[in-house]
Amino acid sequence: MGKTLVRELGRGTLSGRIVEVEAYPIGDAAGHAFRGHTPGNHSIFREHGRAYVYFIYGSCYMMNVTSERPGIGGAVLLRAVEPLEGTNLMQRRRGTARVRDLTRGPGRLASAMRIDRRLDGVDLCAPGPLWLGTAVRPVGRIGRSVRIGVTREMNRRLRLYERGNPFVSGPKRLRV
DNA sequence: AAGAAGATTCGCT
DNA sequence: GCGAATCTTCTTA
Repeated sequence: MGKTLVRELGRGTLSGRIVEVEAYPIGDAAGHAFRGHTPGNHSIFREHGRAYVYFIYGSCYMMNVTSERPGIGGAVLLRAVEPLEGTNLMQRRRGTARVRDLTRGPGRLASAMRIDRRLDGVDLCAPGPLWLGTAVRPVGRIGRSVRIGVTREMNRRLRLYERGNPFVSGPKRLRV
């Protein structure tokens, strides 16, 4: 939370401040590591600090940051960022001028920052095509809730967000 | 082998 | 609010 997600493209740099995440820890039945290895989830079993990018609903990419030691399996889903650099390019990519709609939600943020399976497995801990930079300002008050869109382990409050931030996704009651 | 659900978004009502 | 889009994986047969 609060760190800067940086996407380096040939045309320029896109970046955003992470304001909403969800944890999918070890042994979590809602996590993609729970059922073991599949053709598409290799990266979630790599060491912490790598990208795990997957495709879902036939239309959306989702970006995660791996969180465990090699072979274990666990990750944090990036659900929303606050645009910092490259807002113009994000607007073109997303086909809207409305800044609040650019990166509010996991599928939207991946689309805005051109994150797809080609970035699956990249090291996020050093500058590169996709990486995590230092925070531009301290994170505010953190809210906590159940995770959005999951149907397993529904009692676990593993979604974290910066309270009141306009770029946080979900219904209003889950943003305050 | 076929059907359904999934860490979602978009357009239309 | 509801259904479509349409890939991956799991369930059931």
